[in-house]
Amino acid sequence: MSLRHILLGMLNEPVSGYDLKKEFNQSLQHFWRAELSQIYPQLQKLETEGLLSSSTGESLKGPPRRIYRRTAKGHAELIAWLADGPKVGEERIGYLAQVYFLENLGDQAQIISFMQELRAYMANWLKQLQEVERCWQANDPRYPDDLPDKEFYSQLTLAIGLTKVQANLAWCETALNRIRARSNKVSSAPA
Amino acid sequence: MSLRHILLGMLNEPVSGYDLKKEFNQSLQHFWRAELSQIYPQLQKLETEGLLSSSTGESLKGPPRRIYRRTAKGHAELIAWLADGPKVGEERIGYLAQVYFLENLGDQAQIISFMQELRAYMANWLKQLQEVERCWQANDPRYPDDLPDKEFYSQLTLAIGLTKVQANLAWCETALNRIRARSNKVSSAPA
DNA sequence: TGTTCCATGTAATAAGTTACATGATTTA
DNA sequence: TAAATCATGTAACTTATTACATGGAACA
Repeated sequence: MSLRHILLGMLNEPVSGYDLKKEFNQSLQHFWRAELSQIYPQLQKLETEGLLSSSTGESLKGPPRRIYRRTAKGHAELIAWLADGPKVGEERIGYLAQVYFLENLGDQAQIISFMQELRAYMANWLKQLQEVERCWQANDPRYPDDLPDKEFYSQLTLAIGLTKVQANLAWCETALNRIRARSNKVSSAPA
Repeated sequence: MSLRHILLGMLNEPVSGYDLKKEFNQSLQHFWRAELSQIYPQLQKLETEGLLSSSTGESLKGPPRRIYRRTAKGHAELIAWLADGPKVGEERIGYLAQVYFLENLGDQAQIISFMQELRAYMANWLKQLQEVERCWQANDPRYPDDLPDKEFYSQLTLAIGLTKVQANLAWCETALNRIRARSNKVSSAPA
């Protein structure tokens, strides 16, 4: 019961499934992702339930677009989801599970390369988010606290995104140093 | 393809499904969770694939325990999972999706109460993690950098857990202030 | 002529949740 | 005697992933 509500939230103005996928890639990526093969059936289901309605729109190239809009019933369900309080305790962070079991890798070099790959990923992600912020700031003098409501709340998610990715990056750095320091200690101890 | 590998990782020494669930609740909670109704069938499946083997053990009360152990083949698959590099880009953070759409709640008081609930959750979670760290530190002089490998790598996940939850808590605080400052501005502007 | 983008979907499978079912022992 | 803990599981359902299928337009 989550993609369902996220789609309801995204349909503030009428758009197609394809557009929604693009918005996922641009803005929601750092806390949610969804494939088109999940989006399309979910939109259909929401329409049969009366939370969305759709119409056919023309497109410049390719097949006609199906444009969805949120109904009053759909808006009510969105509000109910938000009013029910924050959905917590559902986070899954695969790479932390891997770190937890990393000793099984045995080879120190492989462990370090795992953490380096993670660090590179975080560094790249941070760059992306910083670029998003830079553009936003450059193009809207109201950034961040005088933005209209809709943008203000998405800016809040960008702010925590930046902080967390930065924290992850620093942690990778520290972890690498700690791992290296340990291996030095072990090899020099029985001298 | 994830609970599968996490179970393989946890089966460093022979335990039952029930024990695994307890370890989830104690240590892995902040990056993964699993229900018994998912654990039991998954263990069975891993056994039919030859990655685990099982035997019947006695229990003090209740039905007999089924004790699983990792086979060589199981260990090989665990290593392959780790060697394949960090699994990134799969994170889902439901409450951030909600914040992104929070303006739909309309009422400022409800928005603030949402953020307060989130803040309370983070504060409690932080306390728990700090308590885990305090106990660990008090009971093992090797904490954190001289711990044996297995504990060292799980300590790394505790370290990032603490940092992230702290960051979340600070963000809730800042967000609440920013939201309140906005509402003051709006109501005093057309004076 | 091949690749990317536009735009829609279905089918098969995997992963995860919620509810149900059983039954003994211990603790309040 | 009621509730909690131990310990196993199945069934029904929901959610998400991967692979497949179609076909036109723009671009290199």
